[in-house]
Amino acid sequence: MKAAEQHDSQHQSRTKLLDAALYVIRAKGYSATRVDDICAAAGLTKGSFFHHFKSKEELALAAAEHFSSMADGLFATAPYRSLPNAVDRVLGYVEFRKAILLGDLSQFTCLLGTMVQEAYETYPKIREACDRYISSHAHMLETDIAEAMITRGVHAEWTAESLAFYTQAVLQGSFVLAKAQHSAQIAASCIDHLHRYLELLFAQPQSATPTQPNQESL
Amino acid sequence: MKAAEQHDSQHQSRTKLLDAALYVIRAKGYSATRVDDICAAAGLTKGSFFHHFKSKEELALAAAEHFSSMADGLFATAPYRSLPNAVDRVLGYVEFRKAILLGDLSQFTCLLGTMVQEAYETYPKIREACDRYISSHAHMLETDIAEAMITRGVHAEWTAESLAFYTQAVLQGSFVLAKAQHSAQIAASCIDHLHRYLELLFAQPQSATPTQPNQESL
DNA sequence: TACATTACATACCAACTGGTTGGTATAATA
DNA sequence: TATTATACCAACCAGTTGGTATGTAATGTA
Repeated sequence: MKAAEQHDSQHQSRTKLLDAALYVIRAKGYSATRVDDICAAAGLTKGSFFHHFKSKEELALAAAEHFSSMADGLFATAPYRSLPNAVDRVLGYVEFRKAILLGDLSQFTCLLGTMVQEAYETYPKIREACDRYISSHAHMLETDIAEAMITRGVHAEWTAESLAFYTQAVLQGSFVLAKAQHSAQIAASCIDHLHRYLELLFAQPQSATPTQPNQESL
Repeated sequence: MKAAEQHDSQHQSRTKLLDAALYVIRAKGYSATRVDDICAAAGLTKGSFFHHFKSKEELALAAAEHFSSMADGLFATAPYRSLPNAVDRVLGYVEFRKAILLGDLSQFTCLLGTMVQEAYETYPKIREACDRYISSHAHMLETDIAEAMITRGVHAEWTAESLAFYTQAVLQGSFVLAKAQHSAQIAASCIDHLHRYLELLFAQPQSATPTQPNQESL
């Protein structure tokens, strides 16, 4: 019992620090976040912090992974995942993203997008981690998009990959605007536009090939 | 001559500091940017810095305004502005945004989006400034969008305002992804998708009313 | 019981940071 | 020419920051 408690608390402390990091970094950004801020939010001291993490940067990498795996779990078990039609899963993903715009801004915004804005030039490892996890999330979507394209017989100049990344861009950008306006409402509105775009691209009736854009580069 | 030189140098030093701030903050973020970094980039000392700006935060506000007025100038004189058709101006704006994805990431990304991500919780004045300038830029677009809607007889659930903000979200998000991937290519690809969406919304032929989304909130 | 390891806490430090001070050079003004 | 204001600099300072050194209680292990 006591052994189990101790074993748990080992993980608990590390997880507490990661959860605290997740919250504080999303609220204040990476650079402005002090190690002591995270310790205070976790109810621990710096001794514990540096026992679990070699440095502040290593914490950032661990927090990125922590955030990513939490997100993976959330989307893997989301109801829309079990829809049989790939088009419905793609639209379901977007609707789900809209539905989870709840509570504080620092609770639903993306840690990866927040960190990479600050870190892309000065902390290469953080940039790489953010890139990897964002791409991995996009790839999950890409699979459904590719299947949806086949389902609806869409033959377009754009690729499933580029559309998957586009959805991520819309989400990241909607978070930026939400922060500027200090409200989630604008993010919901942006997600509605994204939803409309996807409906237009995967429209069932007439020819599934939409109008052509003038330049394509990815 | 000497008087003019001195008068110029007054403004020159302040502008040098603002230009330096623009570059350094976009590369390292606001918090990670040190006053000395900006001074070094401007070739001046801290004495000069604090002569022109009361504090680091006041510089951020001035830099936001500087960035915004530079952008205003750029877009006001852009060739697409003189197109007679509002639809063409809306599409022209997006094409222009794609065309200026040149050089270093810290040269074409948005200072406002970068700063607001870090500052939205901790520096209310910076958040407000970023919000104001982003909204003002969006409003410029909104005018053309509203006219384009009339031109094409579009009667939709979405408003010109929401679409204008959506374009900004796409741009902001494409910068986030570009930073993650350390390349402007993904941003260009995202802008292509945005272009396609606008073409679909303002399609000339059949009914101009697109399919309806399930929820609208702005 | 004896020893080793893990999980923290407390106290501390060297480096850095935003901002201040006192001073100089130049130029406008009277 | 004397006076005042502006633009700028070099040196400094007090507070903060990431990180370390040291101690200790709990647990695992033999």
